[in-house]
Amino acid sequence: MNLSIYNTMSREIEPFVPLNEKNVGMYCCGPTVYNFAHIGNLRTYIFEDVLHRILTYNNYQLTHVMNITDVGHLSDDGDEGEDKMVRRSHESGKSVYEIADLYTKAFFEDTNALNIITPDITCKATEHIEHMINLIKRLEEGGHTYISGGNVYFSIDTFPEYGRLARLNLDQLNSGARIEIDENKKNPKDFVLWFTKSKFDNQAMRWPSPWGIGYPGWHIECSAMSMHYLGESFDIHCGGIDHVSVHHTNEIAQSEAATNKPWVKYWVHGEFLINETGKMSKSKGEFLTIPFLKDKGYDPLDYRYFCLLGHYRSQLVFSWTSLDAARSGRRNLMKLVSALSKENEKSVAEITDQKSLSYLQEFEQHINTDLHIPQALATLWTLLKDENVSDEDKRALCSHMDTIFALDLLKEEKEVKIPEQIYALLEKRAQAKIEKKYQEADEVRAIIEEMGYVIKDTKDGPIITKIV
RNA sequence: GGUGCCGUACCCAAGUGGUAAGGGACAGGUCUGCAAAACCUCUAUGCAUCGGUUCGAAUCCGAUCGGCACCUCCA
Repeated sequence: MNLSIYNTMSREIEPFVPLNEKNVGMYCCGPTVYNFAHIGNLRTYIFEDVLHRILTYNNYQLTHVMNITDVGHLSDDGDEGEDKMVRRSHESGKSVYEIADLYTKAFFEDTNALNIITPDITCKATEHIEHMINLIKRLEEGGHTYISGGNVYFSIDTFPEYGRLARLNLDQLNSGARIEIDENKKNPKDFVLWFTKSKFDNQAMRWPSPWGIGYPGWHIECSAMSMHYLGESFDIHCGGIDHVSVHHTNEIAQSEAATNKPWVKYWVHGEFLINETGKMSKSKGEFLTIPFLKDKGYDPLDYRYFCLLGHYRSQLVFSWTSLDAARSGRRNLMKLVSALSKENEKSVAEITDQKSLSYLQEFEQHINTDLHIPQALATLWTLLKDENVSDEDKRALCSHMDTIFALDLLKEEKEVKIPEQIYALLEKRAQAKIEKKYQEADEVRAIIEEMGYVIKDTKDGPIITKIV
């Protein structure tokens, strides 16, 4: 089975052919840790996790690298605007390093809760300043830079390929329409490699460099770190769709101008989670987080399931109604799986039944064709409802498919301890029912429900469960 | 102003030339003192609108309307 994936560079679904046989390098743009990640941010990491799992599924030896941007970003490319990390630091009274640690930790708590596999290498920008400086030196030697107003700029006119990924039409771009043009730039699309001047006198993060004490521009960190860990050419670079036209475009310019060779083979971008008013954004202030969802009674995996229901290249519309639908759907899925007989454990390799094998093939075809996870999930549902497939085959297939979905399909539900008090009330209701005092029985049931438990009457007597 | 994506049932959402996946919700049924739960069954002659190509169109082409994103830090 061959893997194919959509490449933003060609705008086509291409067969996946790695640069080096079985060893695959993948770099994913990570979080800027100046605030909590919202569920829109996390959608992208879920998609990257699925890609990670599919590559591993196909027996590739994957090296997955993700950066942690713990250097502050200015709110624009000029030497204007506010540094987000610094602002956060002022607001909270913590140091910028404390801020970064706090939100880095929170980020990984979120991704762990979502069953996202931690990348093989996670690297902090602040620990790779030297690599960035070396890369800027190479660019300088190649004549791709100039110094203006104290900052080092990349000159896009020295890189004829500039804008190919985003198919930018440089003549028609309306630079400066929304922000003021940096007067130091020769070309409005030039960008900063190294800042030496800052309007923040108390800028905590500063490093010495050949151009003076300062800090790196935003784009250089990804180029420097990805090449440090994956080499000067590697297979896959992922990120959110918003990065296509600026961040990734600039990364390509820097990297290829420095090395004079092709940098990344496959560009893979995840679309946004949106709501009625458009995209969720940190700068708008109000946004949803995983801890918030948990407080509202959702399992983080409800959100993961919700994301898997849509294709990664389509915008996904968030609403509480659709999250509820995902939660119900996931619970029903878990019920179907847990109802399967647990006798005769077997692995997929031991499956011989043609019908079962056809489900396996269908599943593989879906996941290997540009991550068609929604169809793969439909295959799972159809399989579970198919009366012609044995329970042991179903369990084996579920376990196998869950290496991609990561929904903890076979995880047993935790036993919830029911307080003695509730059992006493249950007894009271049973007695009332025997005496046909139904009004009293209903009243007791209402009390039990108020205490957070729900009664299900079955042929074998009442079952009590905790309301989630 | 430039660029890209999208519009499928009550909701979410697959499907890119061969006659509309899947989930949720709703409704009906079985069960029940009632309810909940469980189980079973059902739900788009039609895919924004109009026109065209074709034996055949949700799928291709054109126009119109509507939505979203990017060209600012953003996943």
